[in-house]
Amino acid sequence: MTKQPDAVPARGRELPHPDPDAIRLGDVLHALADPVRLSVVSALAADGGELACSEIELPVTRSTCTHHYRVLRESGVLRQIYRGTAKMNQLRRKDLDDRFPGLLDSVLAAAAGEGSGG
Amino acid sequence: MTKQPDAVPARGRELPHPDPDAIRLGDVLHALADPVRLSVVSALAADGGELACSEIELPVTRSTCTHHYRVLRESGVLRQIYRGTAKMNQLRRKDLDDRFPGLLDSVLAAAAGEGSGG
DNA sequence: GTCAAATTACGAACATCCTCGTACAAAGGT
DNA sequence: ACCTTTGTACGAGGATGTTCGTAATTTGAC
Repeated sequence: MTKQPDAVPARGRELPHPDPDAIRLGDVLHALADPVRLSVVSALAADGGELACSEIELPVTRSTCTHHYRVLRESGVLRQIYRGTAKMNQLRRKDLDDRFPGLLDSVLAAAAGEGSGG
Repeated sequence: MTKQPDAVPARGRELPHPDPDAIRLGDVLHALADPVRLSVVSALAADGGELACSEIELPVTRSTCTHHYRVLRESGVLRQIYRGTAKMNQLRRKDLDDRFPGLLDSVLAAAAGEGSGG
Protein backbone atom coordinates (compact mmCIF):
# COMPACT_ATOMS: atom_id res chain seq x y z
CA MET A 1 0.00 0.00 0.00
CA THR A 2 2.96 2.24 0.20
CA LYS A 3 4.29 2.14 -3.28
CA GLN A 4 1.76 0.64 -5.67
CA PRO A 5 -0.97 3.19 -6.51
CA ASP A 6 -3.77 1.09 -7.98
CA ALA A 7 -2.54 0.21 -11.42
CA VAL A 8 -1.68 -3.32 -10.45
CA PRO A 9 -4.44 -5.41 -8.88
CA ALA A 10 -4.15 -6.17 -5.19
CA ARG A 11 -2.26 -9.44 -5.43
CA GLY A 12 1.00 -8.63 -7.14
CA ARG A 13 2.12 -12.04 -6.00
CA GLU A 14 0.90 -14.09 -8.83
CA LEU A 15 3.51 -14.97 -11.39
CA PRO A 16 2.97 -15.19 -15.14
CA HIS A 17 3.44 -18.59 -16.75
CA PRO A 18 3.18 -19.48 -20.43
CA ASP A 19 0.25 -21.65 -21.44
CA PRO A 20 1.24 -25.22 -22.27
CA ASP A 21 0.68 -24.60 -25.95
CA ALA A 22 2.77 -21.46 -25.83
CA ILE A 23 5.90 -23.22 -24.62
CA ARG A 24 8.59 -22.84 -27.28
CA LEU A 25 11.24 -25.44 -27.96
CA GLY A 26 13.93 -22.84 -28.46
CA ASP A 27 13.16 -21.22 -25.13
CA VAL A 28 13.24 -24.55 -23.33
CA LEU A 29 16.55 -25.56 -24.89
CA HIS A 30 18.04 -22.21 -24.10
CA ALA A 31 16.82 -22.43 -20.53
CA LEU A 32 18.32 -25.89 -20.11
CA ALA A 33 21.62 -24.96 -21.74
CA ASP A 34 22.84 -23.06 -18.70
CA PRO A 35 24.60 -25.17 -16.05
CA VAL A 36 23.06 -23.31 -13.12
CA ARG A 37 19.57 -23.72 -14.48
CA LEU A 38 20.15 -27.32 -15.43
CA SER A 39 21.18 -28.09 -11.87
CA VAL A 40 17.95 -26.51 -10.65
CA VAL A 41 15.95 -28.69 -13.00
CA SER A 42 17.89 -31.78 -11.94
CA ALA A 43 17.27 -31.00 -8.29
CA LEU A 44 13.56 -30.56 -8.87
CA ALA A 45 13.39 -33.77 -10.86
CA ALA A 46 15.26 -35.68 -8.16
CA ASP A 47 12.92 -34.35 -5.50
CA GLY A 48 9.83 -35.03 -7.53
CA GLY A 49 7.79 -32.46 -5.69
CA GLU A 50 8.35 -28.81 -4.99
CA LEU A 51 11.33 -27.03 -3.54
CA ALA A 52 11.87 -23.50 -2.29
CA CYS A 53 14.54 -21.46 -4.00
CA SER A 54 16.49 -21.48 -0.77
CA GLU A 55 16.51 -25.27 -0.70
CA ILE A 56 18.51 -25.54 -3.88
CA GLU A 57 22.09 -24.47 -3.36
CA LEU A 58 23.62 -22.62 -6.26
CA PRO A 59 27.07 -21.12 -6.75
CA VAL A 60 25.69 -17.66 -7.47
CA THR A 61 24.19 -14.82 -5.48
CA ARG A 62 20.53 -14.58 -4.67
CA SER A 63 19.80 -11.95 -7.27
CA THR A 64 21.35 -14.14 -9.92
CA CYS A 65 19.20 -17.00 -8.67
CA THR A 66 16.13 -14.86 -9.18
CA HIS A 67 17.21 -14.28 -12.76
CA HIS A 68 17.69 -17.99 -13.49
CA TYR A 69 14.41 -19.00 -11.89
CA ARG A 70 12.63 -16.42 -13.97
CA VAL A 71 14.19 -17.73 -17.17
CA LEU A 72 13.03 -21.21 -16.24
CA ARG A 73 9.55 -20.03 -15.42
CA GLU A 74 9.12 -17.84 -18.49
CA SER A 75 10.30 -20.63 -20.75
CA GLY A 76 7.69 -22.94 -19.23
CA VAL A 77 10.08 -25.36 -17.58
CA LEU A 78 8.86 -24.82 -14.05
CA ARG A 79 5.97 -23.36 -12.14
CA GLN A 80 6.45 -20.96 -9.26
CA ILE A 81 4.02 -20.35 -6.44
CA TYR A 82 4.41 -18.14 -3.43
CA ARG A 83 3.92 -19.82 -0.09
CA GLY A 84 4.55 -17.58 2.86
CA THR A 85 7.89 -15.90 2.43
CA ALA A 86 9.11 -18.71 0.25
CA LYS A 87 8.61 -19.30 -3.44
CA MET A 88 8.03 -22.90 -4.32
CA ASN A 89 9.28 -24.37 -7.57
CA GLN A 90 7.93 -27.35 -9.39
CA LEU A 91 8.79 -28.93 -12.72
CA ARG A 92 6.05 -28.66 -15.34
CA ARG A 93 6.53 -32.30 -16.17
CA LYS A 94 3.20 -33.06 -17.69
CA ASP A 95 3.06 -29.88 -19.74
CA LEU A 96 6.53 -30.53 -21.10
CA ASP A 97 5.92 -34.20 -21.75
CA ASP A 98 2.70 -33.43 -23.58
CA ARG A 99 4.30 -30.82 -25.74
CA PHE A 100 7.77 -32.29 -26.26
CA PRO A 101 7.57 -36.01 -25.47
CA GLY A 102 10.76 -37.50 -24.13
CA LEU A 103 12.69 -34.26 -24.18
CA LEU A 104 12.84 -33.59 -20.46
CA ASP A 105 13.64 -37.19 -19.60
CA SER A 106 16.47 -37.43 -22.10
CA VAL A 107 17.97 -34.19 -20.89
CA LEU A 108 17.69 -35.27 -17.26
CA ALA A 109 19.28 -38.61 -18.04
CA ALA A 110 22.04 -36.91 -19.97
CA ALA A 111 22.65 -34.46 -17.15
CA ALA A 112 22.75 -37.25 -14.59
CA GLY A 113 25.19 -39.21 -16.73
CA GLU A 114 27.48 -36.25 -17.19
CA GLY A 115 27.28 -35.24 -13.58
CA SER A 116 28.46 -38.56 -12.24
CA GLY A 117 31.61 -38.51 -14.29
CA GLY A 118 30.89 -39.09 -17.93
CA MET B 1 51.23 -13.94 -51.72
CA THR B 2 50.69 -17.17 -49.90
CA LYS B 3 50.00 -15.41 -46.65
CA GLN B 4 50.52 -18.58 -44.60
CA PRO B 5 54.27 -19.04 -44.07
CA ASP B 6 54.72 -22.62 -42.96
CA ALA B 7 53.33 -22.62 -39.49
CA VAL B 8 50.26 -24.55 -40.52
CA PRO B 9 50.82 -27.90 -42.19
CA ALA B 10 49.94 -28.26 -45.83
CA ARG B 11 46.39 -29.48 -45.44
CA GLY B 12 44.54 -26.74 -43.66
CA ARG B 13 41.42 -28.52 -44.79
CA GLU B 14 40.87 -30.91 -41.98
CA LEU B 15 38.39 -29.76 -39.39
CA PRO B 16 38.57 -30.42 -35.64
CA HIS B 17 35.75 -32.43 -34.10
CA PRO B 18 35.26 -33.27 -30.44
CA ASP B 19 35.67 -36.92 -29.47
CA PRO B 20 32.37 -38.64 -28.69
CA ASP B 21 33.17 -38.67 -24.99
CA ALA B 22 34.04 -35.00 -25.06
CA ILE B 23 30.64 -33.91 -26.27
CA ARG B 24 29.04 -31.72 -23.61
CA LEU B 25 25.33 -31.58 -22.97
CA GLY B 26 25.37 -27.85 -22.40
CA ASP B 27 27.11 -27.25 -25.71
CA VAL B 28 24.64 -29.45 -27.55
CA LEU B 29 21.63 -27.76 -26.00
CA HIS B 30 23.07 -24.36 -26.74
CA ALA B 31 23.76 -25.37 -30.32
CA LEU B 32 20.21 -26.62 -30.77
CA ALA B 33 18.62 -23.61 -29.10
CA ASP B 34 19.19 -21.37 -32.10
CA PRO B 35 16.46 -21.48 -34.78
CA VAL B 36 18.89 -21.29 -37.69
CA ARG B 37 20.99 -24.14 -36.35
CA LEU B 38 17.95 -26.20 -35.45
CA SER B 39 16.72 -25.90 -39.02
CA VAL B 40 20.09 -27.16 -40.23
CA VAL B 41 19.85 -30.15 -37.93
CA SER B 42 16.28 -30.84 -39.02
CA ALA B 43 17.29 -30.69 -42.67
CA LEU B 44 20.15 -33.12 -42.10
CA ALA B 45 17.90 -35.47 -40.17
CA ALA B 46 15.26 -35.35 -42.88
CA ASP B 47 17.84 -36.10 -45.52
CA GLY B 48 19.45 -38.87 -43.53
CA GLY B 49 22.74 -38.56 -45.35
CA GLU B 50 25.01 -35.64 -45.98
CA LEU B 51 24.30 -32.23 -47.37
CA ALA B 52 26.52 -29.42 -48.53
CA CYS B 53 26.18 -26.08 -46.78
CA SER B 54 24.88 -24.62 -50.00
CA GLU B 55 22.10 -27.19 -50.16
CA ILE B 56 20.47 -25.96 -46.98
CA GLU B 57 18.84 -22.61 -47.45
CA LEU B 58 19.11 -20.28 -44.51
CA PRO B 59 17.86 -16.74 -43.99
CA VAL B 60 21.33 -15.40 -43.20
CA THR B 61 24.47 -14.52 -45.13
CA ARG B 62 27.18 -17.00 -45.93
CA SER B 63 29.53 -15.79 -43.25
CA THR B 64 26.80 -16.22 -40.67
CA CYS B 65 26.21 -19.72 -42.01
CA THR B 66 29.87 -20.51 -41.48
CA HIS B 67 29.49 -19.38 -37.89
CA HIS B 68 26.47 -21.59 -37.24
CA TYR B 69 28.00 -24.63 -38.89
CA ARG B 70 31.06 -24.20 -36.75
CA VAL B 71 29.01 -24.02 -33.57
CA LEU B 72 27.27 -27.23 -34.60
CA ARG B 73 30.54 -28.95 -35.42
CA GLU B 74 32.39 -27.80 -32.30
CA SER B 75 29.51 -28.90 -30.09
CA GLY B 76 29.64 -32.36 -31.64
CA VAL B 77 26.25 -32.24 -33.33
CA LEU B 78 27.53 -32.71 -36.85
CA ARG B 79 30.58 -33.76 -38.76
CA GLN B 80 32.03 -31.72 -41.59
CA ILE B 81 34.17 -32.99 -44.42
CA TYR B 82 35.53 -31.14 -47.38
CA ARG B 83 34.69 -32.56 -50.76
CA GLY B 84 35.95 -30.51 -53.64
CA THR B 85 34.81 -26.94 -53.17
CA ALA B 86 31.92 -28.08 -51.07
CA LYS B 87 31.79 -28.90 -47.37
CA MET B 88 29.56 -31.81 -46.56
CA ASN B 89 27.62 -31.98 -43.32
CA GLN B 90 26.35 -35.04 -41.57
CA LEU B 91 24.57 -35.53 -38.26
CA ARG B 92 26.62 -37.39 -35.65
CA ARG B 93 23.63 -39.53 -34.87
CA LYS B 94 25.34 -42.52 -33.37
CA ASP B 95 27.74 -40.47 -31.27
CA LEU B 96 24.89 -38.40 -29.91
CA ASP B 97 22.62 -41.37 -29.31
CA ASP B 98 25.38 -43.22 -27.49
CA ARG B 99 26.17 -40.30 -25.28
CA PHE B 100 22.72 -38.78 -24.78
CA PRO B 101 20.14 -41.45 -25.61
CA GLY B 102 16.89 -40.12 -26.95
CA LEU B 103 17.93 -36.51 -26.85
CA LEU B 104 18.33 -35.89 -30.54
CA ASP B 105 15.17 -37.76 -31.46
CA SER B 106 13.05 -35.90 -28.95
CA VAL B 107 14.41 -32.55 -30.10
CA LEU B 108 13.83 -33.44 -33.74
CA ALA B 109 10.30 -34.60 -33.00
CA ALA B 110 9.63 -31.43 -31.03
CA ALA B 111 11.00 -29.27 -33.81
CA ALA B 112 8.92 -31.08 -36.41
CA GLY B 113 5.81 -30.68 -34.29
CA GLU B 114 6.38 -26.99 -33.75
CA GLY B 115 7.25 -26.38 -37.35
CA SER B 116 4.05 -27.85 -38.73
CA GLY B 117 1.89 -25.59 -36.61
CA GLY B 118 2.08 -26.52 -32.94
C1' DG C 1 4.89 -2.30 15.70
C1' DT C 2 9.34 -4.59 15.24
C1' DC C 3 12.27 -8.00 13.67
C1' DA C 4 14.08 -11.77 10.80
C1' DA C 5 13.84 -14.65 6.61
C1' DA C 6 13.11 -15.11 1.72
C1' DT C 7 13.04 -13.05 -2.41
C1' DT C 8 12.74 -9.09 -5.88
C1' DA C 9 14.03 -4.86 -8.50
C1' DC C 10 17.14 -1.95 -10.29
C1' DG C 11 21.31 -0.54 -12.30
C1' DA C 12 25.76 -1.62 -13.98
C1' DA C 13 29.82 -4.31 -15.61
C1' DC C 14 31.22 -7.72 -18.38
C1' DA C 15 30.97 -11.51 -21.49
C1' DT C 16 28.92 -13.91 -25.18
C1' DC C 17 26.30 -14.30 -29.26
C1' DC C 18 24.28 -13.22 -33.85
C1' DT C 19 24.80 -10.77 -37.81
C1' DC C 20 26.93 -8.58 -41.49
C1' DG C 21 30.44 -6.80 -45.07
C1' DT C 22 34.67 -7.20 -47.16
C1' DA C 23 38.57 -9.54 -48.53
C1' DC C 24 40.61 -13.91 -49.14
C1' DA C 25 41.53 -19.09 -50.15
C1' DA C 26 40.77 -23.76 -52.27
C1' DA C 27 39.01 -26.75 -55.91
C1' DG C 28 37.21 -27.57 -60.49
C1' DG C 29 36.22 -26.43 -65.22
C1' DT C 30 37.37 -23.87 -69.51
C1' DA D 1 46.00 -18.85 -66.71
C1' DC D 2 41.31 -17.37 -65.77
C1' DC D 3 36.85 -17.63 -63.92
C1' DT D 4 33.18 -19.60 -61.08
C1' DT D 5 31.64 -21.89 -57.09
C1' DT D 6 31.99 -22.63 -52.37
C1' DG D 7 33.25 -21.51 -48.17
C1' DT D 8 36.69 -18.90 -44.57
C1' DA D 9 38.84 -15.12 -41.75
C1' DC D 10 38.60 -10.95 -39.79
C1' DG D 11 36.63 -7.13 -37.75
C1' DA D 12 32.82 -4.65 -36.16
C1' DG D 13 28.03 -3.42 -34.55
C1' DG D 14 24.25 -4.40 -31.87
C1' DA D 15 21.54 -7.42 -29.16
C1' DT D 16 21.37 -10.80 -25.22
C1' DG D 17 22.92 -12.96 -21.31
C1' DT D 18 25.23 -13.61 -16.77
C1' DT D 19 26.65 -11.78 -12.66
C1' DC D 20 26.85 -8.83 -8.87
C1' DG D 21 25.72 -5.21 -5.12
C1' DT D 22 22.51 -2.56 -2.82
C1' DA D 23 17.95 -1.14 -1.52
C1' DA D 24 13.38 -2.54 -1.14
C1' DT D 25 9.26 -5.74 -0.52
C1' DT D 26 6.46 -9.43 1.51
C1' DT D 27 5.31 -12.60 4.96
C1' DG D 28 5.31 -14.66 9.51
C1' DA D 29 6.59 -14.59 14.36
C1' DC D 30 6.96 -12.01 18.58
